[in-house]
Amino acid sequence: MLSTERQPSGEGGNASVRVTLKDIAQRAGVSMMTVSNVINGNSARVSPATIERIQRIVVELGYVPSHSARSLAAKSSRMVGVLVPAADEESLTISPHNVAIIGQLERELRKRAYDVLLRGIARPGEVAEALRAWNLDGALLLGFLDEEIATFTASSAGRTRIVAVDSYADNPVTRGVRTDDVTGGRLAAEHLRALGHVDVVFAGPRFAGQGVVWQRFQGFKEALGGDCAVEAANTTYDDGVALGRRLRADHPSATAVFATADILAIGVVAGLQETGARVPDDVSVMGFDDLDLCRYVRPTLTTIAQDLPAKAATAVAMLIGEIERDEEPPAPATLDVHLVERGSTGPAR
Amino acid sequence: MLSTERQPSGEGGNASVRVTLKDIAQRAGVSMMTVSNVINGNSARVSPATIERIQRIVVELGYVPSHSARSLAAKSSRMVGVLVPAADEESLTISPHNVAIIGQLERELRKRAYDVLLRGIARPGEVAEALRAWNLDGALLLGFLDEEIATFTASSAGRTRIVAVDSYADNPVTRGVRTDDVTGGRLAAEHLRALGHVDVVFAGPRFAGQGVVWQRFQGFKEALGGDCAVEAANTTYDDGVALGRRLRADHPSATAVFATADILAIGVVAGLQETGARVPDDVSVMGFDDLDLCRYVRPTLTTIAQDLPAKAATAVAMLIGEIERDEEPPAPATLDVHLVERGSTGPAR
DNA sequence: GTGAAAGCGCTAACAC
DNA sequence: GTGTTAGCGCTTTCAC
Repeated sequence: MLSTERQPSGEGGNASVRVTLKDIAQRAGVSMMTVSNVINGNSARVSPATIERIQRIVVELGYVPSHSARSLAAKSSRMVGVLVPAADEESLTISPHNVAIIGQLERELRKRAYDVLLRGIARPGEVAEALRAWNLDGALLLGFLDEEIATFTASSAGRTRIVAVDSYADNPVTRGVRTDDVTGGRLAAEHLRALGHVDVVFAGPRFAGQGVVWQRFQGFKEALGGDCAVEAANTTYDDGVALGRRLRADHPSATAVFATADILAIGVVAGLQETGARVPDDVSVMGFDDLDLCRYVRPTLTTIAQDLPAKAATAVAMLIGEIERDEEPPAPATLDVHLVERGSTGPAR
Repeated sequence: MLSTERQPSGEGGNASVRVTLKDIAQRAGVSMMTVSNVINGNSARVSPATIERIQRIVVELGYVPSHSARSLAAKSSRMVGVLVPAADEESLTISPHNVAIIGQLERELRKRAYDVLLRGIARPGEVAEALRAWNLDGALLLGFLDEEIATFTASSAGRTRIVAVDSYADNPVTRGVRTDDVTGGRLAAEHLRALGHVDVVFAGPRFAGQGVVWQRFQGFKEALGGDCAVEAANTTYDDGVALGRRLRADHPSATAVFATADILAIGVVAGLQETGARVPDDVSVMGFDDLDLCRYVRPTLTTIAQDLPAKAATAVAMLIGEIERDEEPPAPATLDVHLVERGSTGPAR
C-alpha cells in the first residue's frame, strides 16, 4: 500500500534493481512455478490463500514480468507487429488512412493485453525478419500492394499469423480484411448517375487486374453503364491538384470525378477551383474513405464511407482468433460501405 | 549453398524450425561466441577469414537473431517505446499532430536499428511498466501534460532514458524537446498587430502556469501589448466550430482569433462561416503547427509552423545519445518556429 | 583470435 | 496444490 516501500529491503543482497519471479517466490516461501501460475492466472493450480499472498507481495515489491524472458521461454511474445509500407529506409509517411487505423489497432490490441511493434517495411524480407526477431505472435499488414504481400509470405516461416488490411492477396498465410470496394465503386457510380452525370473520370493509383483500386473500378464501371476515362494519380493532395488543374482541358465534357481516396479528391477540388471551375456546379467530385478531413474542406466532400474502427476491430479479432484459439484461418472479411452525401456533388450541368 | 538444406540434419533432433547461433557455430566449426562477435560487428576479435565464412553461413541459413534472447542476456533491447496519451483503456485517438510525428520517429529510429513499441498510456504507472516489461532502452513521450510526466517519472526506475516531446516538465529523468512556443505566440501576436488587430481572442486548452499552451499565451500576450480574451477549448474541430459559432455573440468587437492548434483554428473558421462571418474579412483566424491540413481548407490557414521532422530527429538524437554514448542528459532542446502567412488572416476591419 | 562456463528471467513437462 | 528439472537463444566473463 505504501508507495515508498518499493525497494526490496534485503533478503540476501540479491539483484537490487529488478524484481524477479524468484524474489517473489523466496519471499512467499513457494516455488517459482507457483508464482508463475498466479501471475498467469492459472488459478486452478494454486490455492486461494496462496494466490492472495503472492498477489500481495507482487504489488508490494512492484514486480513487472519480463516479456523478453517470457517470450524466450514460451515462444510467444504477446506482441504483434503493425507493419506499414516505407518507401525506403529514409522515409515513412504514413498515409492518412493508415494513420487513422493505427490508433484503432493499438487500442484493440491493448484491450486484449497485446503490445504493438510499429515498423516501416522497406524490403520484402523485413516482414519475416521482424516476425522472427521478436517472436511476434502475429502481424497486421497495412495497405500493402497485393503483389508485395505475395513476396512477404513467400519468405515467411509459415507459423506466424498474418492479417492483411486492405488487400486482396489470397494465399495460404495471409488473411484479409477489406472494405467492400466493389460496392463502394457501385455506390459512387449510382450516386453520380442519379445526379445525371454520364461523362465521368475515375482517378486513382494505377491498377492492373487486382487490388483495392481495381475492385473499386469494377464496381464503378459496371454501375455506370457506359465507359469512363481513367486518370492515374497517386494518393496525394498534390497529385489531385495537378489533375484538377488540367481536368477541363483534358476532359472538357466530363462533369464528375470519382477519386479513390479523399485526399486525392480534395486535391482535385482545389485544382479545379484554381482554374475557375465551381464544385459542384461545374464539376462534381467525390472521394473514398470518409476521413475527418471531408468535413473540414469547402465544399464538404461527398464520399464512400468505410467504418475504420470496425475494420480495425475485425482485423484484430481475426488475428487474435487465429493466435489464441488456433482457429482455422477465417475467410477474408469484407466490411460494408455507404454513401455519405455532402457538398461536393450535385446535378450534372 | 543449397537452400533446401535448412533443417539441421541430425545432431540429436534439436529444435527444427529456428536457426540459432549454435547452428551457425556448428556449421562453421567455431564457438557460439565467435559467431556472436561476428553478428555484432566486433570484428576486432575475429579473423577476417572467419568473419567472411560465418557471414556466408548466416545468409545461407537465413539466420535472424532473437531479440528476446538478446534482450534477456544483454539487458538491452534495442527497442524504444513511443508512448502516447490514451484517455482510457477504451480509446486511442492520436492527435493529428502526434500522428504526424510518430511516422518520423519510427523512421529515425529504424535508421539507427531500433525498434518501436507503440503504446497508449491510460494510467501513469503504465509508463514504468512498459519500460521494464520489455527492457526498453528508452522512451519517447508524446504530448503529455507536464503534471502527468511528473507522475510517470516518480514511478520510473530511474535508469531508463526518457525524452518528452512537447513538454516543459523539467526533472531529473525527463529531457524535453519542444517548439519555441513563446516565440510562436509572439510571432502570432506581431502578425495580427501588424494587420491592425487589437481586440483578439486566444483559444486553446485550459492552462495554468505551465505547459505548451501557457508558453504560447505568454509570448502572445506580451507581444500584443494589450489584454486579450481567453477562450478554453479542446484541440478538436468540433470545439472550434462551437467557438466560432458563438464568437461574434460573445466577443462582438473581436477581429481576430489565435488558436493554439490548426485543427481548432479550422473549426473556428467553419463556425464563423456558419454564422455568416467572412474570414478573413470580418475575422482573421490563425493556428499553430502547420499541418498539411492548412493547405487543404479555404481560406488556407495562416499558422505558426514548426518543423516536425526536425523535432522528431532531435528527440531521437537526444535519446540515442543518452543511450549509446551514455551522454549527460542534454539541456532541453527548443526548435525554431516561423510564421506562414496564408489566406485566413487579413487587415482588421 | 577463440572458447567454455554460467546465467539473464521465465515456462514446459512432468513428478510428488 | 506444489516442486523439480531442463531448457528457450543469447551474452558476459574470463581463460587459453
